[in-house]
Amino acid sequence: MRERLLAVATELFAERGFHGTSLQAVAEAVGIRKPSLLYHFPSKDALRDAVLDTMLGHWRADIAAVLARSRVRDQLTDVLAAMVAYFSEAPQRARLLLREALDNRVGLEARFRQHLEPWTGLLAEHIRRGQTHGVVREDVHPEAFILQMIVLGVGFVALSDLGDAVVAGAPHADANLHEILRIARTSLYRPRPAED
Amino acid sequence: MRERLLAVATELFAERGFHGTSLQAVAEAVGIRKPSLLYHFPSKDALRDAVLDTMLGHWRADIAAVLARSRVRDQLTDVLAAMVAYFSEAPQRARLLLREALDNRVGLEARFRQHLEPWTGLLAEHIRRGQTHGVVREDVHPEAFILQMIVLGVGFVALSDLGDAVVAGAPHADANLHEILRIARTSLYRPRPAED
DNA sequence: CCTACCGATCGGTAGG
DNA sequence: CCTACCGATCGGTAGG
Repeated sequence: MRERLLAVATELFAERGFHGTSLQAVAEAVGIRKPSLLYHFPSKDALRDAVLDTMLGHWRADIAAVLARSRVRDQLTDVLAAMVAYFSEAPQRARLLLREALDNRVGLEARFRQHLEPWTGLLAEHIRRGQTHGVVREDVHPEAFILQMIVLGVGFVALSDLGDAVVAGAPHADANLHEILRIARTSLYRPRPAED
Repeated sequence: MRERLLAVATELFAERGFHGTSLQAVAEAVGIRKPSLLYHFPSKDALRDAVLDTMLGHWRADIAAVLARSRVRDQLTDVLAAMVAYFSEAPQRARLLLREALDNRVGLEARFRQHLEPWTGLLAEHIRRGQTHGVVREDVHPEAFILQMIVLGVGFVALSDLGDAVVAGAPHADANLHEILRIARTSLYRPRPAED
């Protein structure tokens, strides 16, 4: 039951926001009464915390798996692609993250530090190594680059269905994903001799 | 008074969200009573509409001015820089936009179409012209590129104070802005012969 | 622009 | 896991 509540709460918080979702709505969606929900999670804030921790925990595990199996040269774009894939398979995750970044900055920051900093540190170090080997452009700012790629990946998934309205040509999701990876690759790696 | 209400409502909607902001809070912040607010704006939704229209109207005017005075070669990165500058001078604008993209998709889409489509069309055409002249990379997808740059610019400003938590190095705002422009430039334009 | 007031819904508790 | 209930606050109206 706890897991069903978490799944439904994730969905509703992502779609309508924390303040736009009542405990009543969550309880109703899983078929129990509100006070029963409050037996599993002692308050609405406790429910939010559990939702967030569960999601970031999954993300961390996902990224660790990609880092472990990816070849070094492709590691960075692989991680970006994995990130977009992770969020695309359930876009509510990206929306939830964006919402929490706006609604619950301090809470999200603490969790980011705890769950994500280990591997962003790895990636930054990786970029620096690529720079000394001449594979990565010298003018890349490692930390800033990683941050922008996260913004781009999360933002892309969360806002992808807005695309049609913003630009007339209405690129579909594939084109957008392809373009993100192209932007990342081109702005990160030095052109190889054969290219261009 | 109408303008003061709009300014305060923009601020509060951006910071706490539409559902997290009560009419009582808006009225109190400008020193009137709630029913008096409802004399100026007949409902909370009408207030939201007015806030959004005002902001997007300003943005459109801002972009038009930049397009008018910018040189052709730099037009795209100039627009991006102007966009980041516009949002940076009042980050609440970026947060408000992100929130509305999540909370009020259809309403925002309609306004985007109305306010922004004219100039995104211009920019896409501009990219295509750059491609036939060999200045812009052939593999750039114009519409997708523009969309990603908007996501990046808005997302960067709205989420910039999260940077410290995500990556250890804590790049400050200047480094992030510099990195965004570098990413845009590198992934858009073909390298000139002298470069690299 | 105000006071006074409305029904509905909010998060949460008591008690079983 | 439930019924019954709490005070507080919500958006909005009546009437001046």
